[in-house]
Parts: sequence; C-alpha cells; structure tokens
Amino acid sequence: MAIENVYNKNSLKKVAEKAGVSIATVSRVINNSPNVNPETRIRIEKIVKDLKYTPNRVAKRLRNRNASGNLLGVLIPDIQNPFYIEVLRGIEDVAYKKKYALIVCNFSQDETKEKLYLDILQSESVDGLIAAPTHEHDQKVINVVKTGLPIVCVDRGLVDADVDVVLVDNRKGAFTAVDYLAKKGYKRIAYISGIPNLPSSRERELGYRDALDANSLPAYDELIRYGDSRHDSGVKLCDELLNLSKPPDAIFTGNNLITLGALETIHKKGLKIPDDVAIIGFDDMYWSISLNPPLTAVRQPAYEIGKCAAEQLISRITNPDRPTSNMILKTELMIRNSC
Amino acid sequence: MAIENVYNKNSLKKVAEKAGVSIATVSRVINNSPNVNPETRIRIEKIVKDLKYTPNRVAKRLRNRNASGNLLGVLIPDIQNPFYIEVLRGIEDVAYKKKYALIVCNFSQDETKEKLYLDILQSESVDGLIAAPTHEHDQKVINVVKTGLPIVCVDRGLVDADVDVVLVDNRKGAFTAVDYLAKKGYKRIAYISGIPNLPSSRERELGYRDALDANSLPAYDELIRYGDSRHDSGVKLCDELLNLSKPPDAIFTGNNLITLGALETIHKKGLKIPDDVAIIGFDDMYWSISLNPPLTAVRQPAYEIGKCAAEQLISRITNPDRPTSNMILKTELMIRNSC
DNA sequence: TATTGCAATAAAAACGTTTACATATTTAAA
DNA sequence: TTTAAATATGTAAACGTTTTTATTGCAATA
Repeated sequence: MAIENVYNKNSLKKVAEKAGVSIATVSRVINNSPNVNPETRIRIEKIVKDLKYTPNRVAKRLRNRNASGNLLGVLIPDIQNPFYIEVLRGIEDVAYKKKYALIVCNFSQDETKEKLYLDILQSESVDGLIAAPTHEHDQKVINVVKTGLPIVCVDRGLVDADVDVVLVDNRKGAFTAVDYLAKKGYKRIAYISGIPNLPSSRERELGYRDALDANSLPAYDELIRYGDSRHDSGVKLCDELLNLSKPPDAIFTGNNLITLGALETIHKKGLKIPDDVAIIGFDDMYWSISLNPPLTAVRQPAYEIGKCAAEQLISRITNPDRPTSNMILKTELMIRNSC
Repeated sequence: MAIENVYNKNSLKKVAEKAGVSIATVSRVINNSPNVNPETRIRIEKIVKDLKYTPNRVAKRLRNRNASGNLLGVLIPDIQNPFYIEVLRGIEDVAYKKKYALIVCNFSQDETKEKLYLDILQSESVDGLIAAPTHEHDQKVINVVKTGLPIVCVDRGLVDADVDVVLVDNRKGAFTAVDYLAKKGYKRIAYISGIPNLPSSRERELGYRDALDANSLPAYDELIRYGDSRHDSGVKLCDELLNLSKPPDAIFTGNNLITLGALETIHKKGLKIPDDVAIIGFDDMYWSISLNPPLTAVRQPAYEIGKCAAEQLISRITNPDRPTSNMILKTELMIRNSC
C-alpha cells in the first residue's frame, strides 16, 4: 500500500505564513530585491532553507511571459546525427552554467513535427530558441522570428529573416577536402550530397566543384548523387557509384551519416580503402579514429557551434536590441588514412 | 529598426470577447466538454481557428498541478552514448504520438548536475519522468519517487523504491557473447567493464564469468579491467590489456563507447581483427556494420526500451494506482566478423 | 508642531487556465 | 399548470509568481 506522499508543494505563501510576513516580502528576498530589512531577510532565508523552498518555475514563466523563465528551446532535425548531438552538448554546457533548462525537440526532418514542436515551444513560453530550420525559406521558423522570440539558427540560415546565425564555412571545408583528394592524384572524385535543398549541401557541392576546377578535373554528372542526408541513402548511393562502368576512385561524402552508409557498402563489396576506393567525409566523429582505416574527414566544430549559439541566444535574450550577427566557424581537415 | 511585433498572445479571453461569451464556455469547447450548445461550439471553433488560438501550456500546467500538462521529463546519464540516443528516440516517438513534449536533461554522469535537473524537472511540474539513475541507490531519484511523481527507470533499477523499470537481461546477454567466443575457441577472453557500481556492469561481469565457467575456462583477474563507461577508458584499458605479457586473444567490451575506444587502440597497434585479437561488444549501433570488420555485438533493443518506458509512464500517469512492473527485454547477438 | 521623505512592508492585480458553483433557460414529467 | 430535471452559460476562485500601488511608521526638516 503506497503512502500517498502528496506533492512537495511549498510556495511563497507557506514561507510567508511561517515568517509572519507577506508573500511580496518573501519574493523580494528570493530575488535579492533591495529595500528589505536585513534582519527580516536573514530570518526569511533561514525559513526558505528549512522548508527547502524552491520557486515554481511554471508560475514564474506564466507571470513573466517573456523573460527569466530560464528555459530554452532546441529544435533539432535529426537526433541520430552525431553532429547535432555534439551541437546539443555545446548548448547544454552553457545553458547549465547559466541555469537554463532545455526543452529539446527532434523533428526527424518531418515538417509536420517541426510545426507542432514550434507551437509547443512557443506555448511553453521559452525564453529563446535554437533551431536548425529545414531549409532557408522555412516559413514556420520565420513566423516565429517575426513573433519577436529570440532565436539563433545553427547549421542553416534563414533567407528572409533577420536572425542570428552560427554556421560553418561549408564551401571552403568541402574545397579543402576535395582539393586534398585531387592533389593526392585521384581523378574520378564522386560527391554524395545530402538533401539538395539544404544550403549546407549546396555549399558543399560548390566547394567540391571549386576544387575540381582548381585542379583542372572535369565534373562528371554521374559522379554526383543526391540523397536525403541519412545512412540509408549513403548505402544506396555509394552502391550506385561503385557499380558504374567507370566507378570513382574516391568519394567525398556529404555528411557523417552518409559516410557511415558508404563505408557499409564499401566493406560489403570487399573493397579496400584507400586502394580500391578512397573516402573522405564531411563531419568528423569522435570515433572516426576507431574506424578501419581511420577516417579522413572535414571536422565541423560542432560543440563550439552549440556553445556559440547558446551564448548568442542568451546574450540576445538579455539584450534584445543588439543587431543580429552571423558567425561563421572554420572547419578543419583531419587527415587520417582513408585516402 | 525592428518592428516590435509583440507576442502573439491570444488567450481564452480574446476568443471569448470575439465570441461574446465567457471564457468558461470557450474552455469547454477547447476541451470537448459536454453541455455546450452545438451552435455555440461551431461558432467558437471557427473563431479559435481564425485567431489561431492555441492554449497556453504554462497556464495549463500551473492550474492542473499534476496532470495533463503534457510534459515529460527525461534524465539521461550520457548523451554521447548512442544507446541513450536510441532510447530517447523510442521515448520521443511515443511521446509525440500522445502529444507530450519532452524536457531532456543530460547530466553527463555528474551527480550535482543530476540533482539540479531533478529539481528543475519537478519545478516544471512535469507529468512524469523517465530516468536512468546513477546507480541503484540513487537517493536523489528515490526522493523524487517518494514525492509521488510517476517515474519509470530505464537501464538501471532502484533498490529501495517501488518503481517501474525497463531494462535488459544483461547477464544473459553477456553470457551469450562470451559463450560464443569460447565456443569459437578463444581461451584468454578479457572483459572491459564500465563503471563497476552500475548494476548493468556487474550483471554483465556475472554473465561473462558464467560463460567462462560453462566452458571450463579460468577467469584471470588481469583480464578484467574496470573503467568509467566512456570512450577514453576503452582506449586506455584495451591498451593495458594488449601490453600484457600474455595478452588476451579476445576482448568483450562492456558498452559501445568502450568498444569504440578499444577499436581505436587495436587499429593504432596495427593489430588485425579477429586474427590478432577478436572483439565482441555489448551494445550494437546502427553503423556497427559499417565498421571494418563489421562488429559482432550484443544488441540491446534500445529503441524498444525507450518506447516501453514511455508507454509505461503514460499508463502510470493515467492510472497511478496500477502496481509497478519490471520489464526485462531480451538481447540479441548480432554475429558479424570481428570474432 | 506640522510636513515631508524615506524605508519597510502589505495589498492587490495580473499572467491564462480549469472547474466548482450559481444562474437562467428549456424540456420533461406529474 | 406546476415542479423537477436537464441543459447551457456565466461567475469566481485557484494555481504560484512578480510587481505596481498603497500603507505604515519613523526620522528629518521647516
């Protein structure tokens, strides 16, 4: 038989009663407001401690509609992608330091879900939002921006909205990778793209083409394949590529999930990396080095992206009139043994 | 100059005014309560739609302290561990279907952080909580259980609290793996354990010893190493093992992060899997097959764990007096080429 | 002494809901 | 026709805060 140990509901009222004082005074003590008698303050502080009183965050948010609820929303396109996990870690670390909690919503690239979560987040009166929109014209996110809610976009910008953005120099990152491949002597370099209407995918393709150009290599249409940024399309597209009558001698994969998929195919075919086919991936993973052979990859500073985004967001929350900023972080080529 | 497009704050009141009706009636329409005139209902529904009214979840939660806030808390020990990501996906999928939002808190094995997040979660009046306690005597979680908040524990139980639990048959899973190794003829089988005071780590060790026994293999102390369940300790402990004067011919790794770490070491040493050393991991990953060689591993049904946990939780929320249950899910040996 | 100003506190309103209770209207039963 | 019950709606309280406004007591000034 369960002891019906009903809620631990202590409130300003409880504390106030015990202290023989009004709730307003207790509230002032809690919030370190001025104009409260030092003795009263000490007395109340003791009672607060004894009662283990903690303010109710829900009431707080209801009262202060758009501030100091200490709650941030995070809207992520794909939680299975280690990149976003790293971003999330970055966000979380700074949020924790600044006493913010996070509502994390993963919409799995599903726009209906994205919409629902955006509604929920607003309805929860979050103080601000970090989001990776589905694409640069994501009207759903734009609408929220218009609402005045502080927002920072990561990984993908927004084209018709004035909003803080933190991303990476995708074009240059891709260039570096493909240029490295070309300089190593690979001639038929393929590109497996993620969702093509993602700005990042397009930028990476541009970088890929730049590098081909710079090395006087032709760009064969058949060597460029467009997928959906997920593992399965890496498997499938890589398979198509390797079944070509003239297959590529190197593959540049558009993100980490695609890389993993491509690796699956390559191993399944019993091909040797890098002798039969070389591979270089966009997105590094902390265990890229555990792969065999260790993977050469373009490292996005995912953790830093999250960290910067959270800092930007909190700064905007406390100072809403600051002009918006674009942060473009640098990538780094992690040279290992897959090419 | 920003258009100060202040909040999209529509409320019952707004709708009520427009409809020339009291907020109570609107509320009844929103909640499909009976006893409202069909015509009124239709009229109000139209206005709700026009105004794009959505109920304020915060006010709702404040009002209904312990029910129908449609918010669940999730407390995760390590968001870098793909296992928990899969669990989270399972949770999220059912939460989404039942219109629950999630506050996800990752405490990175840090008990201070765990405490803070537990406080926050309670303060946010979540309807229920899914948690993986730091260990089976986790007093912080036990205290919350005592509070009456619906809780489901995943991956790890709680010893002095009557609480729903969803976990996996760790002992049997480990047995299967090590038994497979033994039957394949490996004689010196090592075990790299995660945090030793985690029930799951201990259970897995038990299974490991069972299998050694069952195959009349001696258990060498030097072949059992205890770490902290993370990548780095996999790297280090595997290195120690391989530097032994009589190194193991096979390694059973206690979780996926450790596996990845061990692989790093093995590759760094230029050892060939499985000829020089075989490896079998606890925890499968969707890209285990992308490894070279594809990894043989004990698959925990992580997604299902999350799914079950969320279902259990929601069932408990709607029916708090149901007796608690222990769900023990089966593992599966995914045989590939690493041993 | 009367007036002002300040410090400390209390009172009350507001945030957006749900719901118990009250009221008014309609319908059914006697 | 009267009464009772059912239906439809309104009123107001409550959830736990923060904050504006009001009140009190007291010291300082004129």
